[in-house]
Amino acid sequence: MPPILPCIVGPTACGKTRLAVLTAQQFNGEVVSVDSMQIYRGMTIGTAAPIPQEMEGIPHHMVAVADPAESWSAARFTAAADECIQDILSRNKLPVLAGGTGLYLDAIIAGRSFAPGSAGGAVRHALQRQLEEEGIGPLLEELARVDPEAARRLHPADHKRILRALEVYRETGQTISQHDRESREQPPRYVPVYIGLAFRDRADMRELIDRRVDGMLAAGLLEEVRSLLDAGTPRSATAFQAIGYKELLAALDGQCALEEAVELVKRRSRQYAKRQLTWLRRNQDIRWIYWEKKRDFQAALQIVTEILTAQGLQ
RNA sequence: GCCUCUGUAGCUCAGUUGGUAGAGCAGCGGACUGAAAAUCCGCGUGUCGUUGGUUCAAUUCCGACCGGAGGCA
Repeated sequence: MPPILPCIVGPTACGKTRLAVLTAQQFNGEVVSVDSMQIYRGMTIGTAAPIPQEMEGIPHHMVAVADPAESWSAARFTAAADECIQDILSRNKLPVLAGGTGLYLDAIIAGRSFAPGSAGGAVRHALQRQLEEEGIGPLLEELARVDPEAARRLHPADHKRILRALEVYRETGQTISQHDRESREQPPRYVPVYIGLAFRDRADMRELIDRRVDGMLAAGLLEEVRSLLDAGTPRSATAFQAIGYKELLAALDGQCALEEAVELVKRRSRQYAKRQLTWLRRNQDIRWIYWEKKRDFQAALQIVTEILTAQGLQ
């Protein structure tokens, strides 16, 4: 029987970090962050990464472990995160997963493998050049020939995924459709117990997000962006795709006023939260805890405790 | 006070040579297997400022009124 793993999920700003700490305290656990941006060092404020004071002595993993200049991937993340989980389990402690990056979390739980290839790779580079020079037409035709299933599934405008599908084929000789099918047949590595956090009323979530962005600015987000630049982080780095960073970078570059950039950060954060909810909605196994106006963590912890105890954890 | 411009979707604006209207953004929904805080897709009924008039028919033409901007005094 695979190990049971509590997974605290939900859109941004809903209190995953806090509830994860409380849960870990209650169940002799350690927190594993599942967040594509909190892994980069020097991005504490903008990614709302937990700080030592918030950790309350609970060890946290997969936070600030990467150089912002190097771009990580889903595959690299899940491999590293799984190592952390194995390590925690080997010490007879409970890994408490908490995070907003749905793909990563699902991949960890399912033991999913990703096909080879990478953003900086030669094959991807060649495909990108071909796209620029010839347009998507010939690439779509090639995909229809080698992997008709993927060609049918992907929207012609979804260039990123079309390129990725061709990359997998050119790199391995196997189609991404075939790879995905085999990957899906893998037995799950863990038994997840999903706890979802969300606001009952979307307007309340929006308000909290807005206030949190204001708080980030007050806490020095702009300086954080500047020091990333000073450290030589390339503007093309994945780290600079993070919400809050790319917009302030544009403001620093003089492309827009700071106030406009801040408004944009708020809007993008809200849209991001909505996308997270869409991802989570299809997961029928999530036990949702809905906040009414205020976030009552003690009440939430009580619910989590009941759920996990019923699963045999202590 | 007079003159000119202006009032159309939550916002910015198109448009209808008279047959009740459409883009972008926002919003909502969806997808997602090595960039995922990324990327992509779908969804547009709104007293066309109000009120009279002309007309078979007015958001469109005419008048008055109300709101906004500018100019002249």
